[in-house]
Amino acid sequence: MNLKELSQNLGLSQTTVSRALNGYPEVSPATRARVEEAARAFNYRPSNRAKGLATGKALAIGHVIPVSNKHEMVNPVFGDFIAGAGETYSRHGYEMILSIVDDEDEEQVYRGLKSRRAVDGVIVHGPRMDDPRIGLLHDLGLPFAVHGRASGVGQPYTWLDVNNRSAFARATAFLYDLGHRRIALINGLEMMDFAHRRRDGYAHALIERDLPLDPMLMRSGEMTEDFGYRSTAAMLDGGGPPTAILCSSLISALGVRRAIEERGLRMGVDVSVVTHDDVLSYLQNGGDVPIFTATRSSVREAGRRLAAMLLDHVANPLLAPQNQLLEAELMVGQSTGPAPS
Amino acid sequence: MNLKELSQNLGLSQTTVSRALNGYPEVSPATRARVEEAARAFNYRPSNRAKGLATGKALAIGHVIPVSNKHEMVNPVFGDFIAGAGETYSRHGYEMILSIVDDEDEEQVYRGLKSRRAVDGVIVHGPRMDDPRIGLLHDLGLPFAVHGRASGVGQPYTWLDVNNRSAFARATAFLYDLGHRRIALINGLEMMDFAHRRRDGYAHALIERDLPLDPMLMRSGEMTEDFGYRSTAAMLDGGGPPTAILCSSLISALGVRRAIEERGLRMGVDVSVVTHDDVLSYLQNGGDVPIFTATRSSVREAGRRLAAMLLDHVANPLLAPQNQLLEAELMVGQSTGPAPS
DNA sequence: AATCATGTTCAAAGCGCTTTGGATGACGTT
DNA sequence: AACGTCATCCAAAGCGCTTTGAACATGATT
Repeated sequence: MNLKELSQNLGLSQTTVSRALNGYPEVSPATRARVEEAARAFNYRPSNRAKGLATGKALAIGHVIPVSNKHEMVNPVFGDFIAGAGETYSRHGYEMILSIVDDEDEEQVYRGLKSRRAVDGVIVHGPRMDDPRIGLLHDLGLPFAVHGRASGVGQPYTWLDVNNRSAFARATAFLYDLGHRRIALINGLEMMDFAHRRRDGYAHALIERDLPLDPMLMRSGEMTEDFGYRSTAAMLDGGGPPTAILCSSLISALGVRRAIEERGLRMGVDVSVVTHDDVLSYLQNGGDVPIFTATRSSVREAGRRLAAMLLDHVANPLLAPQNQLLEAELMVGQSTGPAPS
Repeated sequence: MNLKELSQNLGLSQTTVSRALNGYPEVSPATRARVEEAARAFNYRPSNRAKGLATGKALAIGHVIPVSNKHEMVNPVFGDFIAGAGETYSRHGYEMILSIVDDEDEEQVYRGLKSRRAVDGVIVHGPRMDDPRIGLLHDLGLPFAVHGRASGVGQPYTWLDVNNRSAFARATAFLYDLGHRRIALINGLEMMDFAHRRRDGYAHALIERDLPLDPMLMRSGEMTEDFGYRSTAAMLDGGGPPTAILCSSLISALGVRRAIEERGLRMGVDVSVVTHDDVLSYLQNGGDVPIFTATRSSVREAGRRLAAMLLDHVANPLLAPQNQLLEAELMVGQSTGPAPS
């Protein structure tokens, strides 16, 4: 069923039917009701494609997911973020189109999306330090919104980020207040902006308290379970082991706990652990009392919000760039306690 | 830059330029070269939208992700599967469009995709027993391919699945051969088809060996870390604890290990564990010697293949339904050993 | 009675592409 | 010289929508 058939069925012109359906005022209430009724009856849905051609809008938002051909890592956060964003899109009648892209082709993909007019805007995932994509999208004139920020990029742009710096500074202070003096950081890849900021918050909190930065206590890598395990094992087995560990991901924290318990130590007693928790749906941090003390911020909620911000921009291109900085909650769980004496 | 502008630039008709670019024979080699050169120079890309309108093809595949409004769970496997499928799509010039959908609206979404002609086909995720979606898509005449199977659906359809039954039967036999007689199953939700089949393989292997099915040793739930932990803890603390555990997901297996080690037992010595491993990129099963003995099958590879199968069908609608049954590898790691005497 | 505003509807153009059904020459055949 | 045959190329229609500009009643105003 298309517009033409529908309008013939109704004995009306396509113009009128189109207007009736799209809420234009110059249609009598009676006609509008009749049209809407018929549309429902015939299960008519306008073709997005044709609509897009006619209006110049794509009614779609692009998500470009870079997948490095080296480590083939798909960010575990991705599924939940997408789910959040998707909720917003379907509420607004937008489609989400996903491009999985080899790192190196990323620029070509953005150019392609633009020149094919495939999307009205894009979400930028996983910004790195000085991320070149932001400049590129700016130049292309393709509306975009960034999940995170890119330190080193001068021009303003729309982003939503967790206050990673403050979260990790607070977590560090929290551990300090419990008496911990050797606090380790198990961080993500520090070329990633979020990891950089977390380290920054951690380092500042230490310095503010006249504690030294011990390179032996700072690790950075891809946040797998195994990485958490190895890092912790190495630090606990080495000289001057930490009494507390700050960890960048719940998955790695599972490895951290494993290394701790494997050594006959108790988490929350012998070694305290604070982790960041993205509130992934398949990785809940315990029940009533969380297992891990955590800086907590839902990535799904982030998806919902950032998508809404981008849609705002698409609807109103003149809007100045918007920013949202979410404060992570510091949730106290069972993994922290006073420093052993 | 659009077709019209490009052809004016070249002093050719749109027809000729279009044909040159799409590899039709009735264009002289010289002209074709000239056109291709210009297209490259101007960075011309045809609008997918317009192309779709003209040809009736959407050049897009839909993935409808049901997100239950109750538990809000996003399948952790999803990211990797999508990544695999995406690789296939971009190689073939297709777009992937994602709909995140509340369980109950799913039918409406499929109808919408069809009547708006938004996609040429869809991938069905997470089939359940007697899944109604298969009948629906059949009736709609929308090409589709299923990741997994749906027991109880009579008509043939295109699917790709891991041989879950055989994998879990083999794993059970493997444990039996190591001397284990009390083998537990920590399974996914058994309304999901894959979980049903795994249980089936497990049960058959036990029965074949004259072992009883002990309901106390069979758990089913959403495969979180916590679920693995609780289930294992309960079984180990109860009467007649298992000496071996078969687990449906690597994430839950982490919880299984935690419960084991928390009790001062050693995995692979006191309690053996075999888990299914989807080879998720952020959850590697150890290094040289895998941590867990596992039935292993890459969900990313599954994505790549199933996408290709669907594209085949879209290209050739007369094709009979295709099926692929992948055998999981049984990888021996450090989590299994002879039953304690 | 002529004019005007108002409310409602429509025909047709246009969005960027593909494709049908010719045109146009160049060339060899009869 | 007239005729097919090819190899190339093109004008125009059509895909399903939106939107412009105009037409047509209707009733109120002069």
